[in-house]
Amino acid sequence: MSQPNQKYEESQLYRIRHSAAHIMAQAVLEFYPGTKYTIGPPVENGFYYDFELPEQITQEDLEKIEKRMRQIIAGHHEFRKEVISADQARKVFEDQPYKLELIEGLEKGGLDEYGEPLDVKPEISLYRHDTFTDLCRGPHVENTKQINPAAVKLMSIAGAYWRGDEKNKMLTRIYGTAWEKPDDLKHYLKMLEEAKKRDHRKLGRELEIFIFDDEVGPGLPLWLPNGGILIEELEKLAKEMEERAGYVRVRTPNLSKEDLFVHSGHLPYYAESMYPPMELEGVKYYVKPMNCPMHHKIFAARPRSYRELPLRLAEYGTCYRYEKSGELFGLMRVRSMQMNDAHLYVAEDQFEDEFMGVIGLYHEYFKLFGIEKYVMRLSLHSKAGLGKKYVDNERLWLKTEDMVRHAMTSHNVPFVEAQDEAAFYGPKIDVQIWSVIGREFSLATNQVDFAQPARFDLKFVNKDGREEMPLVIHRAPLSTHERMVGFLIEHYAGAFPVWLAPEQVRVIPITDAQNEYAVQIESQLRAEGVRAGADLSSERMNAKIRNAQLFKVPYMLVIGANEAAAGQVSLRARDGSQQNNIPLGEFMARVKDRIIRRAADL
RNA sequence: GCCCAUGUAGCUCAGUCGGUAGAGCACACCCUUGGUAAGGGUGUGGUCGUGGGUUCAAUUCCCACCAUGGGCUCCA
Repeated sequence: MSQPNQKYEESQLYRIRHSAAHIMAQAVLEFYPGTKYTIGPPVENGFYYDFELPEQITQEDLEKIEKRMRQIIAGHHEFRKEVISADQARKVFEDQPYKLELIEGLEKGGLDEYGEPLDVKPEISLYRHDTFTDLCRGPHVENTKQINPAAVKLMSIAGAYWRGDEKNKMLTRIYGTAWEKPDDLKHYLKMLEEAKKRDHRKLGRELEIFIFDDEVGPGLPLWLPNGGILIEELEKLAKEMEERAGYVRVRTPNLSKEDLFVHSGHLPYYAESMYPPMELEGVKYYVKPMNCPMHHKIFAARPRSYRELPLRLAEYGTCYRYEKSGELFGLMRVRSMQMNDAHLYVAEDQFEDEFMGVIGLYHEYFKLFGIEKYVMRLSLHSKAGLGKKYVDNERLWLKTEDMVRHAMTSHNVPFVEAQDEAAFYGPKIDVQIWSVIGREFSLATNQVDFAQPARFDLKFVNKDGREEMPLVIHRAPLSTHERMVGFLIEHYAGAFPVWLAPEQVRVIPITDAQNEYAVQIESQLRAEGVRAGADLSSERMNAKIRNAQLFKVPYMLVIGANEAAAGQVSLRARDGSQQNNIPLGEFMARVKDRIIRRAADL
């Protein structure tokens, strides 16, 4: 959703939204004199503007701001651009410290309004309309009459750090949305409504997949039986795929002595997101935030030969990370997580094959799940972060980043690059996806690690009998169970394919007289490994169907006197399709086929 | 962690301008035995997020905390 789209920046819609942001800023300044204004760009579905306000505002205040915006729009004001010198700009914005800071950045050349480096030193320009003047490079509409006032709406108030840095002051951000036509706005609001219906937090409760409990703690999900089934099916899938790809499975404890994380180098980079240590008999123990150091220990357990490489150690390891309270988000961001983890120990000349093998695994999974909307992102280090966020070895950073870039390019896998997104030990390919409410997450990840092998003194004996250091690939194609299930709930809107569905078949007797037959069918299905249940409640058949439908059970077997007498079933699928009087064996074959093939169709 | 908002039954919500609360669904029981998305009745269920304060009296007002939601920051 926030995928780069060059056309958007050139579109009329972009101009409308950018201009709406200016108009909103004008209205806010009128209502709240003394407001310091900062920046207000268009974003994917609208725009925002960040202010430092002299007083707090609430959701209700948005109405009057919105009303005033419509008046301003109705004034048919022209947007006028003016190119000026830095000194002139400083004069215009003498009361506006944030603008002065921006002018500083522009003048030095180098920094745009987000503090991002620019290639060329930009000209300094103003855009004026009505009484409002902003430091701005445009573009805008020519006249406010090009904005349809009925297609503009203010959405929400939020906090945002100045320049996105949590050390800076928290500003007030107002989000709005704007469209070319009122119908587009209506459509967008409708989409938001629809998205809410497939929110995994809502469906997770309705479909009895998981809950959170205050006494257990935030970010610590409890998996209900239906969630347990989803997890086990995913795990089964992962094991099959990994076995085929030559992985071996290991198991490691949930906690270890502090020494391990000192050794791995995690503590200085990671301590903040780790649960605090527990101390026993003078020794500190941590619950593990990741599995890699333990896997490294397994690699180092005895001398290794090049003949063993690549060595692929896999584990669904449960990790605990103390994510900051505001970062928690349903299942997508939790504090206890089961990672689809593996570490591949490879010689340098095996790197590309292995790295791309993992990417291949991604593609296989995504095809199976029908996941099409994602972006692969090459996450790079930043020079400024060396020694702080990132291991201080620029040479190896550049080298490994190049290796990944080369591997991806030569295999024609599309990707984007992003600065300052790497792991502390190396660059990675992250697969970015979006939750239904539009929040971006990394689903899968495929990481290079040049730092930990050195710290753990990992080595293998090469062909020439000399010791060599392996590279490590950290990978999690199925993410964590938590995030993956959260994502899949939304992806399928809760209507899981048969192989994943917690309840695959529900038998619905029409009257009590068929209860016995229903139970008999249920147990036959179960005997064949099909997850079936019989609804023996005293509801009417219609209500039983409704309940099964609400639970998104793929198959309903409706049986009345006729079916019982003939030893047959009537099938109603989740999609409403119906097939009457079929032999149970025929239905059984169909279900088992879908399960074995992990088919998407019913 | 930061900004803002919210917190009433398992769920979705109403309500009390301070006198300890109500609906629908769910659940239990009874009646109903019905052909592809809700049959009817009765009933159970809440120290109104938690802890303080003000008050004769607090679910309601004030404060703190906790949790959740929308963002920011961060991330599998």
